Amino acid sequence: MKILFMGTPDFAATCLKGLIDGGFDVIGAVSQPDRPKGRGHKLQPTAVKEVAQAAGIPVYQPEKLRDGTAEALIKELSPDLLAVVAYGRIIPDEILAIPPLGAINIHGSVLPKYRGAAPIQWTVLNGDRVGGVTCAYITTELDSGDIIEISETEVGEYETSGELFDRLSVMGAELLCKCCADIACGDIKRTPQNHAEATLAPQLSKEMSFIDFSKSPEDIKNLVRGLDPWPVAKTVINGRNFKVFKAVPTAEKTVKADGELISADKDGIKIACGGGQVIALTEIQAEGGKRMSVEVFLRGNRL
RNA sequence: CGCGGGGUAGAGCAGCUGGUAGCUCGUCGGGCUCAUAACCCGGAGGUCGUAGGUUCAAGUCCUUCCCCCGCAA
Repeated sequence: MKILFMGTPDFAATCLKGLIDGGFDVIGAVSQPDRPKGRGHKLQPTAVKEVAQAAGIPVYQPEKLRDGTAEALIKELSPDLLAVVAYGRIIPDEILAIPPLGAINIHGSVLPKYRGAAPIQWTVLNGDRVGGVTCAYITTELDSGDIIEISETEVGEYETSGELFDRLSVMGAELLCKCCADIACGDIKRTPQNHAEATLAPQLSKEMSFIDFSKSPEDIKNLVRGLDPWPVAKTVINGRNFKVFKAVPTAEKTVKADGELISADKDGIKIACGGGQVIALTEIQAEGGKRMSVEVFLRGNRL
């Protein structure tokens, strides 16, 4: 069974690596074109491209999917199955129709929950106790195809989006291998989604990164871990900008106004929030500085 | 050549216009105390990222390279 892989970032790269290590016949990897990234705006290869090249698998990086050339290319490759993981673009029907065994996708949530670009982050932002990955068929409508199989996992109380990403990408790779194997055997399962229960997980933006101290300590805690590693929760304390990497709710009460600084010591920077409650920021990063615990930060800085 | 900040004791920071290297925490010793992560006294610990240059004299000025970080993507 010839598999054509389509994907771009780390999450996809881990899945691709799983397929390769699993001994599947991956005939090629389609990835987004290299883009200038990082300091200095240097052109960076995509994570999928790196994994594919290391394995000696041909890489294709079409600028567009709808001008016919990509379609012609994929027909030429004649894959039996298309495996798509976080490619970053909607794939047109003409291409989805090419592989006889269909096109499948690995998604970072328990569908139909969190359809869209940032399922893992929203799992954390909403404080869900359970997350997971879903393998489903691809249809024209985003993340709404029939489900093949789901793999769930418990989410840690202080687990960040980045940490969950790492775990789910491994689970995704395993699930993808299992589903590919099943499909190869003709053991095909399809369970339609309950579209009434669908929710959306739109891409995160920097606008949401400023901490709203009128929210509850629990909400702030989840915002902080959900936005890590990007775009990272931010706040201003005494005129200085800080990124916040960990916020711990406390049982303390205060009469100070939301957002007001209460104290700053080894226990953290305590700030009034959620109408009389107190949140302790315990891991931060000042402008130009490295990320560190508040205890360490206070050795050389005052607030 | 996208813009910008920074590399100084184990850690986090200060050191303005060049002339004996400081602070907070930690650490070691001593003291106070029923006791302490508290307080007091004292000590150890730094080739000031690297390589060169200017100067009577450079952490402090100029140049090379390495590394870290913020913005923007």
